Amino acid sequence: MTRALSSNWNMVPAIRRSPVAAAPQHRLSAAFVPEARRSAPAMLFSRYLLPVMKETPADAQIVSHQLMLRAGLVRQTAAGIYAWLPLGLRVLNRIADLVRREQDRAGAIELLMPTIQSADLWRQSGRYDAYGPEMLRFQDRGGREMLYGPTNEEMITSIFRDCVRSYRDLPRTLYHIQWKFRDEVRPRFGVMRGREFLMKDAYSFDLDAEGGRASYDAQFTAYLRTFAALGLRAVPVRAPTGPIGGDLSHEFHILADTGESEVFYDSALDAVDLADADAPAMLRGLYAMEAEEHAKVENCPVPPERLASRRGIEVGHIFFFGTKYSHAMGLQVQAKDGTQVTPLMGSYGVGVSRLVGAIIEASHDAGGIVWPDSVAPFDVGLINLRPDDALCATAAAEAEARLEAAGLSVLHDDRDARGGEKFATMDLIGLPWQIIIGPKAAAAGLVELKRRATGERHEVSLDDAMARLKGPRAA
RNA sequence: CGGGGAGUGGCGCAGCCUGGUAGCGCAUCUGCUUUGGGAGCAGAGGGUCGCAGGUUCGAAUCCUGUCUCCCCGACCA
Repeated sequence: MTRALSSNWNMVPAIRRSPVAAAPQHRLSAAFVPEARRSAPAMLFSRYLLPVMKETPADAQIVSHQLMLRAGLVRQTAAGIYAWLPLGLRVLNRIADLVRREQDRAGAIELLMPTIQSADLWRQSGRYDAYGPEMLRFQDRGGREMLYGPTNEEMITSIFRDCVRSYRDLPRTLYHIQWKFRDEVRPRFGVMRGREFLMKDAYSFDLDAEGGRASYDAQFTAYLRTFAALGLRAVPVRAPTGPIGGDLSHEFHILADTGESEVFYDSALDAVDLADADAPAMLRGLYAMEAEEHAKVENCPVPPERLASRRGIEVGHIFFFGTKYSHAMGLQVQAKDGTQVTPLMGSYGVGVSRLVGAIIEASHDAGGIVWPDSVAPFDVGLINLRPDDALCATAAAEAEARLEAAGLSVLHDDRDARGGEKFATMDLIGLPWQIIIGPKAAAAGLVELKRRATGERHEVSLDDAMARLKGPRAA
């Protein structure tokens, strides 16, 4: 498959580097394996598909959408539907890999359910009629009613029902990372509110409420870890709960002025380090509510001067809904005492594709995107200012080899373009580090190392540059 | 779903009111000169003006219909 692709792309027979070998760290393995990234050859800009734009497309309103288009991450193909171009896909995959890693660590088990579902399944839960026009419905050639899944509660319940008979098979939490479709009335904000979106959704099955609570807490903690690993601060706020009540529904919000929803919280929360292992316990006593839920509160326990109100981008939502689907769909397992019990369920979503936009909202500057190290499409952008200069070419080749050997992913701008254009492009696409090879520094045996986030740049030896680059990745 | 706006080379736009056979900037290609923050000169390629009807000698322009996209509001990961 990859081979066929490469022959399509490269009409030139003798290429310096096969794009096959240069294939990114695509997930052939289910687990997050940093080693898989080791010694991947640098991607040459001149052989990549990276259509950057100087001008901002008129349709894009918010900055993340504008930057995603300008940096060549996505192309819109219909309202709320996007094609992921190579650079964007790398980011999407890295986010998915991080989400996967934390799900696995939390004990969840990955599977993959289809995008297309049958209406019959949804009739079992009664949601086929309840869901409304957001659900994309159609018929196959046999006239059977089908739909493009907006979520998978019915399907996972059906699968679990068919696979599991005994209490011994519980508890389990299953997840997949799959495309969903919701026919939003009004898609907007690029991938942050598209109709088609990539989502991690997990589903827990427990024998009793206590177990359900434990499964919920495990996901809660996994979410804190996931967002921290992504370089994001996403605060959990209570969301409207289902029939069970209590506080078993949280939304995770990245606080940003462009957020679509409003959240209210005790400003003491601003001081909580969400990456800390004790964060879940610290959060337990702190008031934080999604707007609708906050409105229901009659006596807000937070003194007015400490009540903060911010806009938030919802990037995760978890909730516990008990037997809603298991009961409706006849999922039962035999208990230790021989009786049939109906498992309690929860579901846990992360908007993977939405996160790409959300991260950019939270991390950009006048020059363009500023990727967190953990999700950057490439670790390092290598700029050779004089590809035709022998000394520079040698220096660039050496830098490239060293970076590859160190397991760093590299985009090498080998284009025959002027410095200014290369700088602007590299800043726009936001790779965390830049190594710049110029004639003067090269003559002195030095390279220039630039940190995108701060703009800091230093002329250093290649050894020193490598030492600095390895530092943050080891963390 | 209500209200508004827009469809003209890849991107951003002008032309439309007052019909006469399509233009500007960026991008692309060629050559020369350049080369550390989106270069200069010279030349070149690329557009059924969203689509379908209609009016007219003649339609990007006027009329009708239709599709698509965007914005504001109500709703959602």
